[in-house]
Amino acid sequence: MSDKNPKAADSPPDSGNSATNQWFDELSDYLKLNDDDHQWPPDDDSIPPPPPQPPLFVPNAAGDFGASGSGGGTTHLHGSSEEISGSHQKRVAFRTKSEVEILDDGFRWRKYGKKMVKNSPNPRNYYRCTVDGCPVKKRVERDRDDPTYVITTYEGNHTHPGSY
DNA sequence: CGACTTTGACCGGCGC
DNA sequence: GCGCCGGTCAAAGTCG
Repeated sequence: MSDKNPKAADSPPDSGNSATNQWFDELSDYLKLNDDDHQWPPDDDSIPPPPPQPPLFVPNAAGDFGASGSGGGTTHLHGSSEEISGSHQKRVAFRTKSEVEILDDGFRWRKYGKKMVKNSPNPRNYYRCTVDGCPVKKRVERDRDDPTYVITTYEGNHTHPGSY
């Protein structure tokens, strides 16, 4: 890898992939570390998806994500946390290897929208925590290069104990 | 009966 | 000033 980043190499000839890749560009910074020769699944040589592995990933949040779900299938975790200055909300992006996008992270989500984004051939799904008073939102999108991977972006902190 | 999902339309913000 | 994209809300329908 020298100049052909999967992102650049995969960049559509269309115009409008510079500003739209804002978060993707950030993500790519994290994702790229696995695109070339760095796979997080260090020992995925025999990782059967069946085992319920909750995508529990508490970056540094105040234990907001006290998840303890029951898993939704395969889950290879890899994410990036970013604190929004000026806002106490937290944005956390994950890339999870899963056949399903409905990963049970210990919370219940209600889909409130679906949108086709230009950066991805796949639609983006918008979920919201069903718990009253919980401002947490979740954005789920399939990876462009690996449809088997799901990019989940959490926004906000849960104001209620997890585990339903 | 209740809860959740799905589709479409509308609005706002940003960029050119 | 106009156009484009993203994001959210609302209503209806379906399933458990």
